[in-house]
Amino acid sequence: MRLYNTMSLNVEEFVPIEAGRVKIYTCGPTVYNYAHIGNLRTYVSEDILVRAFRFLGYEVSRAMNITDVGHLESDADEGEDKMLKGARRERKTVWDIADYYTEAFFRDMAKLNLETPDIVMRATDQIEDYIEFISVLEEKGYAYRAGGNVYYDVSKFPRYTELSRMPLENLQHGTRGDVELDENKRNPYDFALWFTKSKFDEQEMKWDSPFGRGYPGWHLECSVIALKALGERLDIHCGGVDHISTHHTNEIAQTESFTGQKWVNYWWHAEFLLTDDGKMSKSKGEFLSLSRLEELGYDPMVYKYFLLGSHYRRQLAFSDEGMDTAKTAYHKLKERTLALAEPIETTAYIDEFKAALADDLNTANALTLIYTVLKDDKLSSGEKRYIIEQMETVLGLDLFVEPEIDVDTAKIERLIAERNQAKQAKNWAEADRLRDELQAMGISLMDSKEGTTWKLN
RNA sequence: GGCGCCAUAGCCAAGUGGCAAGGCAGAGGUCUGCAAAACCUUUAUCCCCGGUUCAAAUCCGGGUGGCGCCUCCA
Repeated sequence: MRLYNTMSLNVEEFVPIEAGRVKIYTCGPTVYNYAHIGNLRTYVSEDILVRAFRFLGYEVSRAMNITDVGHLESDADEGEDKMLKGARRERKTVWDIADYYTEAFFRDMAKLNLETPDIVMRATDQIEDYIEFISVLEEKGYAYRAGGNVYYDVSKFPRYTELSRMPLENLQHGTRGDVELDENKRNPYDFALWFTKSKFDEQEMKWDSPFGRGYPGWHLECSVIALKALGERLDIHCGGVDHISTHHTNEIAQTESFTGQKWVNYWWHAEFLLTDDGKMSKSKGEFLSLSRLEELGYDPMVYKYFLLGSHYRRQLAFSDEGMDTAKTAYHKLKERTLALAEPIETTAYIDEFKAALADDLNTANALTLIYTVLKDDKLSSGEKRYIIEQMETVLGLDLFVEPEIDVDTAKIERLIAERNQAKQAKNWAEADRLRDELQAMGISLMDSKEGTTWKLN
């Protein structure tokens, strides 16, 4: 397996810490709203990553957090806690909101055929561990208290900018200018480990701690959960590209300060899904959820097919045209795969498929391979089915799942019989009328020498 | 300002030195009562300018254009 490593900016040969095993940590969702399809793109890619490793013979352990504790809306004083904002919007408690959207998230995962990670932990269930973690950092001199909060002292960690490649001066003098400086910080780029002095007293989730009653800084959860779930060293840490410069940079600093050793071997980042006016963002308010996509007539699998046609490390523009193309292509492909005979074992194309996966998850080529298999006349129909079923264990596109038929089959058969009689009598007008009637029911007819078959549009 | 990514046909996209994959759409054809479906055929001076090389979409230099991150975000 060759994978791109953000730490080196190169595609590297993957070497596991322990032979035959891969430990993967993936940053999970913040559950104050539905996941949007851009969020979901990352989870699709991560699922392919895990399944590809398994297909290549590795044993995989994947852990993920659920961020059910509020993240700050912004650093500015008018900032509001996201969970609280969600709760206010829906007149529920922050806890209800978190539960509701956690369930919604896993429903979306299931719709896209994404496996639930082996270990899933909620941020709010780890409070004791955060306290312990912060205490250790304090003892080691990496953390300091100021103004009621506990901060991580970035100056104590020389390799702080290794992943982001961002000179510290630059973090300090960003051009945005609308970020207010926290006067308590020794350095502007220090980050909070624990807040007691909330800028928003309405923050509902608070816990007692040696540092005072408050709540954890949000970088903490991933470090702590990863350590608890997978131990002190990780093979791969995944997330969206937006996490490189701050979240993952901070995670590295605090985690390696805590353990005293190198934490992650490969940093894996998924690129964004873009819309006409830039990236899709929850905080902008309007965004496309998977359910909305379904309302627009796109099966979640169509969206997945659309995604797999591209590479996870490439920005992808979402468009109606792109989705319509994917929809047609997906349904045509599925008709072909469903028509294949019972599987007959063969080893053909498996190496090619593995090679595509091992090439930094080249899903576009993996997908193309399906078409190559379908077109190969040296293979029997059953062999084709066998090969594509193997591929499906990684791609998970439901290519062999019969669509649910919710129509009056008897009526369809009767109308077809009537039409065939009309055809025999060369009563073309009546035959066409019956065909139109079926078309209006969403049924397309296909005539052949063997007779007439039908399918749903 | 700093960091990173990208530019291949109407659209999506593979290809990292040796005649430019694939999908969708389009065109022509076979089949058909007519259609549909299926099948066959067909569609590219690889953003620009230099350089390296027998050979460059592919490597190097310089442009141009687009995007993301640097603030919670996948």
